[in-house]
Order: sequence, then structure tokens, then C-alpha cells
Amino acid sequence: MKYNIQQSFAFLNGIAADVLDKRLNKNLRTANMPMTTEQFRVLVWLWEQDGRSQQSLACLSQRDKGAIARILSILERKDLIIRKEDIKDRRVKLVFLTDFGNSLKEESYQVILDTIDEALVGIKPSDLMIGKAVLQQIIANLTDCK
Amino acid sequence: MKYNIQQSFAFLNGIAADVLDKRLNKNLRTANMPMTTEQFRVLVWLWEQDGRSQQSLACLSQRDKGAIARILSILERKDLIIRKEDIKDRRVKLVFLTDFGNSLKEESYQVILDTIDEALVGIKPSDLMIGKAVLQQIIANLTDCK
DNA sequence: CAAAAATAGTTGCATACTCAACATTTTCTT
DNA sequence: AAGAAAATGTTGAGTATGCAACTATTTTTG
Repeated sequence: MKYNIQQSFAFLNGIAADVLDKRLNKNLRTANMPMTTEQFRVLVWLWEQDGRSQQSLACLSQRDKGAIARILSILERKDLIIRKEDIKDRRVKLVFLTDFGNSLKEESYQVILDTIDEALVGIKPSDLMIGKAVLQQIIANLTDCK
Repeated sequence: MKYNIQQSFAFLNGIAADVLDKRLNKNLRTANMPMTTEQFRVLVWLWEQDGRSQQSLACLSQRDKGAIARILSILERKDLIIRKEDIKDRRVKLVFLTDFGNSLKEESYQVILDTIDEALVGIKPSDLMIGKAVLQQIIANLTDCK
């Protein structure tokens, strides 16, 4: 058992995700943005395109549909989004941004871009590209959703 | 706002960590290992070296000391570890593996090694090394603990 | 040495996650 | 067309997270 798991890509990936989440949450709070990192990860897809189903948001953010349902309830309570029943398929609920939700895009993007800048200090762009490709391959290997 | 956050290293890192966690949890359950991914991430440091303080475990696993306290309570309830008061400093509690906790090392290592193999299919070792260095730099940039 | 500051661990609160069970609605089968 | 199977979203249970307030103990400092 000589293999050092603590130095494996998978382990480091988990740690890095934790510290990134924590830093982004902190920066969002400091900037008075009414959302958490987790909520941001759903909102991103809505800012890109409105009116998605909950299922598709679950897929895109790689989370359980139950988790998405609860995050959306919080976002709805905070008046960032609304849910509308799909007329074409009454099982489905489509999610739309409110004006308020829409208005937060620019500022919150700035917060995450700044956070990414903090995180990537001292990393060569070419290495980053390679790292990104590794992440994409891992995601492709472990998920069939989307 | 043309920058695509969904394709950023930070975002992909979060997604990859999620799917890795999920897959490892699934594999641990299938193998009947009495622990979650999160608990595993604490146990790893104890398998490496026994008798650490909770604070040092919090540091090593980059988690809040409250989170560690609760994880340890669960591990203690399941009889994988015990806490002992440090005689040298009575604020500190030292964490030790039980025989049962120790006995799970080999098998759970095998589960995670298999999971890592699943995750890394089709990735060049040299790319992996570069990716690992990127992760280490990000962690170093965002944390001062340890 | 006594008061103040720092450190270790615990706990309440709000948020978040998976899994599984459930209701509702749609699609597939025959 | 009727019954079976699948899909969508909701909810309860158990685990997990960070933050902040709190207690107990140790260290600093004045």
C-alpha cells in the first residue's frame, strides 16, 4: 500500500474544489451578492439561457434533481427566479429569471472572474489548458448525463 | 460578458469533484465499506498517522473544525475511531483508529484506486502530472492552513 | 502574577447533497 | 385503447458544510 492517495489527482481535485467554493462564497458575501456558490452554479445556466426544465438544470450542474428542486425553492423565495408549468408537458416546470435575477448577472460574473484570478496566480496558461482537458475527460468518463 | 464561465478550470473542477465524489460513494456502498467519501477523506490521514488532533485533521482536509467534529462523532459512533484527551494540553483531543478502523484500510484503498482508474481512462500520465501541479498551485494560492 | 488574547473543540442555524419513496403525467406496448 | 413503463418534480431521512457563538484551557503581555 505504498501509493499515496493524498497526492492523487482525484484527491487534490476534491480539496481544490473545496477551497475554491469557500473562497467564492466569501467573495460573494463580501460583494453582497444574494447567492451562494451552489446557487451561482445553477444561475449560470439560466443566464446563458432562460426557460430550462429542472431536469436539464440537474443534468447541467451534475446534481440530483432533489437538490435542484430545493435550490430553486430558495432562489424563488429570494425572488431571483420563477417556475412555470410547461403547457406542452405538464410534468415539467420551466425556470425563468426574474428581472431581479437577471440584473445580478454582470456583478456576480465579476466576482467569480476575480476569484478565478486569485486562484490561478502563477499558473501557466498552457498548463491550465491541459488541466482543463483532464477535467473534461474525467467528467466524460464518469457521467452519462447531458 | 463573452467569457464562458462554464468552461473555466474552476467551474469544471467543481463539476469533476462532484462526479468523483458521487462515484466513490457509490463504489464504497457497493463494496459494503461503512464510510462515505467525506469520512474517507479524514480516515486517510489517520491511516497515514494515528493520534492527530482534530484541528490538524481540519487543516489537512481543508474543512471547518465544526465539520470535522461531527464527522468524528459519526466515525466514533460506528466504532472506527476513538478520541482521547491530550494530557499535555487539555484543550486538545487526539484521534486514534480502533482495530476495526485500522482493518478497513486495505479494502477501502482498493475501492478508491479502482475508482481513480475508472476516472482516468484515456488520460495521458504526463497530462495528469501537469494537472496535478495546477491543482496544487490553486490550493496553495487559496489557503494558508498547513 | 493577573488580565487579555489565543487556541481547541462543541453546538445551533441555514444551506446543501444523495437516495429512495411518492404523485402526477406522458409514452410505450400489445 | 388499456395497462405497463418511464419521466418530472417533491419530500423525508441521514449526512455534510461554513459560520458564529460558546466553554474550557493555555499562552501572552504588561
